[in-house]
Amino acid sequence: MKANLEDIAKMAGVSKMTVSRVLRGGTGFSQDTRDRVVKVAEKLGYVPNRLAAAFGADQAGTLVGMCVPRLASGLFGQVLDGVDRALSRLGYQLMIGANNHSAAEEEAWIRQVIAWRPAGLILSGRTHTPGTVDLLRNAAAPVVEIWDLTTSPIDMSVGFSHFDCGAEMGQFLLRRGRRRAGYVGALARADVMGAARLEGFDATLSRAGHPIVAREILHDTPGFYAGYYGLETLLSRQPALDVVYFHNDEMAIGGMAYAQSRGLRVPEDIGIAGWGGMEAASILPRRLTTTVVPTTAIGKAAAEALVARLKGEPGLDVTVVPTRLEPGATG
Amino acid sequence: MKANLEDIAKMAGVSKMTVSRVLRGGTGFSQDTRDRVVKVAEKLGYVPNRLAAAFGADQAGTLVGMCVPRLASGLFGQVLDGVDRALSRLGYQLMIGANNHSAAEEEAWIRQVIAWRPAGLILSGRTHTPGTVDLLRNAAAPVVEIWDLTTSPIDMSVGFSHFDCGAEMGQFLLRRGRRRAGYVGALARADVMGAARLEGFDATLSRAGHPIVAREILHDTPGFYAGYYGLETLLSRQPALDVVYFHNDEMAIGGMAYAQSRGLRVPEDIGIAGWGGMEAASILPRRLTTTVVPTTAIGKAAAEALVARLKGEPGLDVTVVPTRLEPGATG
DNA sequence: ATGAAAGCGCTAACAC
DNA sequence: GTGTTAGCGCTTTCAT
Repeated sequence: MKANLEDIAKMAGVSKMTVSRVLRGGTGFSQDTRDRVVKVAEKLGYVPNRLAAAFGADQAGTLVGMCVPRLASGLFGQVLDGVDRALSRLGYQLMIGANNHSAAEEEAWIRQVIAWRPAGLILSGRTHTPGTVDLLRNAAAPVVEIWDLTTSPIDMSVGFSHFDCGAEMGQFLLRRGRRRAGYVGALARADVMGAARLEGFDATLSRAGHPIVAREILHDTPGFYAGYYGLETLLSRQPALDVVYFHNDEMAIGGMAYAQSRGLRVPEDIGIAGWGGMEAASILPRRLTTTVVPTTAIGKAAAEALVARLKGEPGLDVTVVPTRLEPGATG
Repeated sequence: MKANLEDIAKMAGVSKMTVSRVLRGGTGFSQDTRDRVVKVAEKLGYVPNRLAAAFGADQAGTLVGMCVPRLASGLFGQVLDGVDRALSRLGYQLMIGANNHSAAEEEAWIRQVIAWRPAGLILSGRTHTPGTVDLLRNAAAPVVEIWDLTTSPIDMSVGFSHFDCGAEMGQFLLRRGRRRAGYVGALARADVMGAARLEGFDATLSRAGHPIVAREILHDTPGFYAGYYGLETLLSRQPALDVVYFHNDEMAIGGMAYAQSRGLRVPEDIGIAGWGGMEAASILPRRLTTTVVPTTAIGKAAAEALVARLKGEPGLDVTVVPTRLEPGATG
């Protein structure tokens, strides 16, 4: 990988500048020059140096940083997919990181990534350290906060309200006649979004006079096992529940497995509700009662908001991407 | 508006070089100088410019590129997680891309990413275009091919044999008395790894005198729905099957859902086997018969192999990460 | 339509 | 322990 603009220039009998213009598809050269330059570049196996380009040009490059809570999360994998498809189509590069649900880790990641002078940043959630906010303000790069909607974003926001998700599920379960609800969560203290759903859920139930009877918030990662054991623990403390709302679908499915292992009928003996809308939930013998989140659409919208801003096009600061309550057959 | 080394140097009354040495944690400065420089850097809110650093220093930087088939894939999400944890701990940055199971798209992505002069690359699979191989050879950056083991890697390889996975499952099902096997695949023509599992599976069964009776390879993405409808189609063509091997666990679970909807008992009337080892498969009322792939470990091993090479440490060119057949209760 | 010169912020190599 | 000099490969600006 030796050839640079100068090598091509010499061999094509033009100046570096002309080569640069041709290769970037600009204007200001004859068709003949263009053909010659392109041919030489090809022959030399020229690989442009984006490091030098992004460094030399003092305008925004094509690097976009994105930070998610966990890379192994199914839902965020879909968001990433949506972001990547939209961004790569437009010639941007994606730099990723995970914050493990920690605002401090997020700040550390951002500190690393802004040193690469990204054109923009996509962050998950609206909870950030003061240091992060400072860093971002100084970097002056467009920022999109996704997933957890905020009406006063650092810059832009794409998402929905977790509180409302919980509230809507509460209302739905009340209509189905549930009166003694439990909750099984995960990532105690680390995850603010699940906590927001729980708040919305409990607020709605409380207003109706049937507040949550028992809750069990594990420290574990939300997964099938956690749901299984979470429900076991919850029921051992408070057996008289007629419905349980879970942190997410994986945990809900784990919970169903536990209920079945105990001989409890779902939804007759106990209702089960999840959150997230994972595909598996819709293929169960009984379709899971849950909230479907349009993950890919959120990723796509975030990428598009970012690019619009980069191109100076008008764009919304706050984009609400509605979730949908899936009634299912388990609630 | 943005402070650079020179600004710090002036304010601290030293030269750029001293500042550089201090900030990179080198040696060759007094404690007093160090303190002064660090304080000034902090006051100025200095953000290093990695673009300039990586560009100016003509040695490998800390950028690592990784390309996966699909970002929304559960298994690859786990691999990514393993890679990211290992890499970020060592101060590397991850640039990602998806190739949608296309070697051509992979080449396009590599062409973009090597322009950023990455320190190394992690690719999925061993099928690449000639253009890719050329590009990689010229770039002279370490490359780890993961997931699908190859004995003659471009550079390094971390993974396992898909053929062997299929062969092992074939043997297992034969031992369980299965004699009329079917196969349901996905991503026809695009996915070579599923095809390798099928080959190994069929080769083993054939050698035992019981070759695959029917196969249905969909063009769809491998998911729950695809498994459901895939089995429906397969059985409509050939109802007399005593076991079906699926492209992956998601499809297998979808297939189980279909079998149950048809009143078929699993495993009495029909056996079901998957591949991949997704967590959901182990929480089903009957644990799924499958092959468990150590995804996170593969990611970790790939990252470590890459870093070892970058540091000039000795490392293996080919790392075999064994899979494990989980007998389960459905096969 | 094309070229010359300056310089982006940093690091390597060497001088003191 | 510290400073000086010389680029890295590209884009920008201005001239022709």
